[in-house]
Amino acid sequence: TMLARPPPFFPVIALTSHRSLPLPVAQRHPTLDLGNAETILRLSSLEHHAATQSAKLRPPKTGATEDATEDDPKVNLEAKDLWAQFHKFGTEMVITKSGRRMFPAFKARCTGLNKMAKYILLIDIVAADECRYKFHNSHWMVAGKADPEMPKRMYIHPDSPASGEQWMSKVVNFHKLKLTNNILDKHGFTILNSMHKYQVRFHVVRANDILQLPYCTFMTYVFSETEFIAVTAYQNDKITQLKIDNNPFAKGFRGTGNERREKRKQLGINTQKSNETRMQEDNEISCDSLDEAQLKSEGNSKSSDVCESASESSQESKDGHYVGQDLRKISTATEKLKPGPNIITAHCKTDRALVDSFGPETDPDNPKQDHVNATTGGRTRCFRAEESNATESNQPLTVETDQRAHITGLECSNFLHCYSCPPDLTRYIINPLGVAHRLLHPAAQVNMQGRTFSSVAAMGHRLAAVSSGGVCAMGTAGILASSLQRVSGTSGLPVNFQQHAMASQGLTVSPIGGIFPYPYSYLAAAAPQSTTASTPVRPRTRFRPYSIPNSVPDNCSTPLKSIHFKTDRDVNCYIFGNSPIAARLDCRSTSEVNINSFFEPLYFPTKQRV
Amino acid sequence: TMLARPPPFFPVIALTSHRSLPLPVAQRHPTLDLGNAETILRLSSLEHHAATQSAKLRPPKTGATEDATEDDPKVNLEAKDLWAQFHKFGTEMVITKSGRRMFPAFKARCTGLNKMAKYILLIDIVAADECRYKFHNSHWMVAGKADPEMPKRMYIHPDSPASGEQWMSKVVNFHKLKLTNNILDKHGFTILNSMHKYQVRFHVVRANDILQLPYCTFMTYVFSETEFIAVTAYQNDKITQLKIDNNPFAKGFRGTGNERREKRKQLGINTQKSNETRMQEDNEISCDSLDEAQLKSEGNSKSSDVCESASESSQESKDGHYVGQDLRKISTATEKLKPGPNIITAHCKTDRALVDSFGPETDPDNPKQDHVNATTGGRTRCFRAEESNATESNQPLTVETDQRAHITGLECSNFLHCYSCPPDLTRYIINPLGVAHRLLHPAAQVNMQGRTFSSVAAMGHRLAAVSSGGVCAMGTAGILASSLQRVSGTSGLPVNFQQHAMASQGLTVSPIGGIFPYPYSYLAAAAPQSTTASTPVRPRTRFRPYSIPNSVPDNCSTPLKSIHFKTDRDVNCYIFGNSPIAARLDCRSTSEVNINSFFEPLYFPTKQRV
DNA sequence: TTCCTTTGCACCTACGTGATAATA
DNA sequence: AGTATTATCACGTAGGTGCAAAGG
Repeated sequence: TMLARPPPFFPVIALTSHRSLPLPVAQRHPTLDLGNAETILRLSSLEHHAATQSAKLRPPKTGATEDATEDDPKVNLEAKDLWAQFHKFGTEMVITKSGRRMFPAFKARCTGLNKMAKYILLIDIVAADECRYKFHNSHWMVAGKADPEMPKRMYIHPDSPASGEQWMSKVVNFHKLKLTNNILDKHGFTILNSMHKYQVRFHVVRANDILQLPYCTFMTYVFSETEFIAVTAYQNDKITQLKIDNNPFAKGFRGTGNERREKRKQLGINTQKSNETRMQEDNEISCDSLDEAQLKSEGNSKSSDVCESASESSQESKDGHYVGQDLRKISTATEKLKPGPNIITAHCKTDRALVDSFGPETDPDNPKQDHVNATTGGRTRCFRAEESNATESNQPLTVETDQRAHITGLECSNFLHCYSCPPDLTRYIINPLGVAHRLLHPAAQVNMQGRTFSSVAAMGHRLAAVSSGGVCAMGTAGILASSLQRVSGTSGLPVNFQQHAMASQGLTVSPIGGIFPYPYSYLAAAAPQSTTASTPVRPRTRFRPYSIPNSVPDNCSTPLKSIHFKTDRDVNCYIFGNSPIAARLDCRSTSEVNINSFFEPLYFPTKQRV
Repeated sequence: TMLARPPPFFPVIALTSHRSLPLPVAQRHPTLDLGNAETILRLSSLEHHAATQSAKLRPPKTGATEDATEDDPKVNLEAKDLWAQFHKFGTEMVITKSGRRMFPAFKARCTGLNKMAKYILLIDIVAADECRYKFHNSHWMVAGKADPEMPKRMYIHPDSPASGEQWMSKVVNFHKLKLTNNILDKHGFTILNSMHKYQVRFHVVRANDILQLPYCTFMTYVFSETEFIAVTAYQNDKITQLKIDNNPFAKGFRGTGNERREKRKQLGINTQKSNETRMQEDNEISCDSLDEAQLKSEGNSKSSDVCESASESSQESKDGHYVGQDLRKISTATEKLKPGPNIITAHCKTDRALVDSFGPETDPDNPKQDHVNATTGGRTRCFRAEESNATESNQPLTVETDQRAHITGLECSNFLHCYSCPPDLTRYIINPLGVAHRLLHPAAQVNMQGRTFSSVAAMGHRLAAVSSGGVCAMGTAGILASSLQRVSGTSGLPVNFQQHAMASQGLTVSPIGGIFPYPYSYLAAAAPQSTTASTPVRPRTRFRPYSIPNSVPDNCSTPLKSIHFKTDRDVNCYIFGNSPIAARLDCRSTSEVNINSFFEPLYFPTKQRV
């Protein structure tokens, strides 16, 4: 049933066309305005013209069987075992006001692309569930309903667009993506809520130009290992140590042995944990040295890290790692939320089982092994969730570890050296059902590092994000236009995005998918939103089991939510291709038109009115 | 006479078409091959298709007078006074094997672009004359004929392509360009000959895609201040001090007062110079502090640095700065070379006059002032050269200093912060004659930092660089094809440019303009070239007044030159637009088809057979 | 010798880390 | 008392400087 189509949450009102080519933009929302109407109209025409013309630029498909015409993208998560080690204890990513990188960084290896065709590769980070978490007694537990969502930003790989040949020639590294909790961020960093769980997603879009992005098919890949909880300070000591041991920038905190850990212990880090850590000290030495040797060598050698980590993880079972049962048990205040399958529920009674769930003893030379896992890491996770109560120590068929992920390891942080990794991994993703979906989140933003996002900005102020490359297309142009106008209208900020446009990572997808730099829609909404919260300055989402937008379908008083609501109805929803992978974009703040994806792993029951 | 057209050195054989749109690429050189012929042909079709289609993508010009349709690019050199300070003493740029940045970095401010149109901005560095230099008795002097040229590389600004609006919103900074003397460089750095004089050029190309580059009109801007001599170690102490005082990365060498200078003097740096420096010591303190205060503040305040530097430069007149007379006098072995007007000849008897020549006491608020200078810095320099013997202390009409260049100064080295500079400078370039030329050098290479060159690479293995956007178009497709084949054929290197393609700065324009990564044509030629030189390993161009390729028109025995010769005949030569600015690309190693530009400042008498 | 190039170095900038203390 | 956020810090990586000594 998890594989079945979800309830029809898609805005049927938006389905007006099945054309494979988009309608003229100006025709679809003729009154789009972010300033000068005529300018916008001309731009829209240009956009459409560019998009249609760009479509023609695709190389003609020859009947020959040359690999040049291959176009069956497969993606393999790089450093998957490293990710798994973090995930085992519940990955935490620090978010700061000034922006913090993810570690591990998301890296992917692509195959099956059309060598000649151009692709845009991007990632985004979406909420993994509807919960707020807290770290209590060395365990993560649900602590209420999720806070209102931040404006979603997509991070376009700075090399985009590039040919399939280019992408396949190296590991695609997204290490420059930065996370922040600053809702006023102007750098284009990805804005997340602290103490919330997120999932990284990877998208492959065949497009010659960012211009085409809204018209193109998204192929979305999700790896459950890249799930994490955003924190402002590390909670789980194990995560801290993994970061220290593996992140080159944290080398300064690596003690040669126990010194540093001693130091941490002397300070009595977390409640009753010190007992456990104390009684493991001799083990931890090997754990450290093992971690260091094993993970540092990830970049250039194959190590049997899975088995080793299995042998050393016996002491970690109660040491603050993800336990789904705990989450469900302890979340007394939010039982109705049903975090469900999207929470890590591998119920590792034995650590061996837990480690196994990430793929022990797989044949590292069999490129087919990774397919299912890579295909739908989420799907895998879903299976895990369902089976967690039944066969806890079972080894899911869908999970395995890529033992060759260490080909490009941590040493590859400098992109200048990244091309040294040969694309010898042909593992890829199987798309079992053959349907893919794309939802453009109402407040989604497209981010691109300074490297190439200028080509994004070059297309003009906005990008009409409408119509379909497949089944669905949007309609009700009038509503769209008005909602956009509302966004730009409420913005008290000057629309002089030139100043920001060349900055680090930042273009924005407007509520209807238009692209303009930086979250003006959100910025406009941010201050009024605080009227709902207590402080008028900035809504610091404190740990307070969620009281603001509980049930009310349309009482979303914050302009942010209001805007979201307005556009949720009209968000362009694409059903394209023949893949069951649906890009899930969280619309949790929209009570009525809850556009959940039906990408199984990320799918969870529709939010219930609490 | 300097303004008159130069002799018809252009390869008339190449002029076969006056079409404004290029011929189909496959039609023009149907046998282009760097591997699979069919692949190339398909690519070529695609290229042509893309180029023609891209042309359609240009926004329709409306009759309205909105600035959105403006398309009259004007360029202003940023930090011009800083450049002038260096130039006054003869700018030196260190080149190393591992690559060295230019300091000052080339920065430009653009106006008059079409906001909506996309532009590619790039710079290249071309030989300023045909001489080899030496630093003797604290003076630069000609020391023979120039060594064979290195493969030319163009450095495309990593933000390319971007909209005019984007470009105009900030100072375009090329600080990441790196210079090297390593002819085997694989990073895409610009390869220069040590002890040779070079000139930075800035090109504005309206193009939606790098694909279009070969078909597009180049608008070239030259600023005489950016002329420099490449060195492996600094020769002129004054330059060293200027670098130390102004380059943040050299802060470690800034003494608080005289300490460091004392140190340098104690070591007895250069011959009879110590006398002068000793007798200027108290002045130099103010010079230092003045330089530091004045140049460091360049990024955020307006200072009357020109006047100040004038008052402090009186002691420098004999201290190793550029004196054209010296050059002509001392260059005994190469009198026939006639370095002529392209050598800095401002004969500053009084430093006041010299400084004035870079624009003293101009109205910083008059945006029109900079026009002539910016237009043709070279032209300006040409004037200076002609007048140098007559009215040495005259203030040329064409020279002035942009006193607002300090709006973005050295603090702006991080591009993340560069958008803070408002585009308030509307100074621009006047193009007095109205003709522009573009020559694709046979060994020219297009370089692009890792940031976006992937979009270059994405277009495939090669880019047909043929045909015209204006007057001239190339012909003799058969010859072209054969010459290219020869290039790729002689290359013993595997054509696996995927590995390099995503690296730092590097795509190559093949001898006929095809783009492929890294100078395989040159690499192929490098080893055989050494057969002419004495060492079989690497042709270290030693200081030895030039004996290798003197007169012989076709005895260019080195494969490098051979290849150059082959392709010089067939190089696509564009005469486009209506500007007298010709892109001069040095073809000094080609004795017969000497394709000199007739951009006056850079134009110098045809090489005479010595 | 003289001139030029190369190499390793100390010293910077720039910025990515977790620790820490202060604060809420 | 427990939890969460923030600014500052020391300590790393990464890389851009000129210097000085060595080499050709």
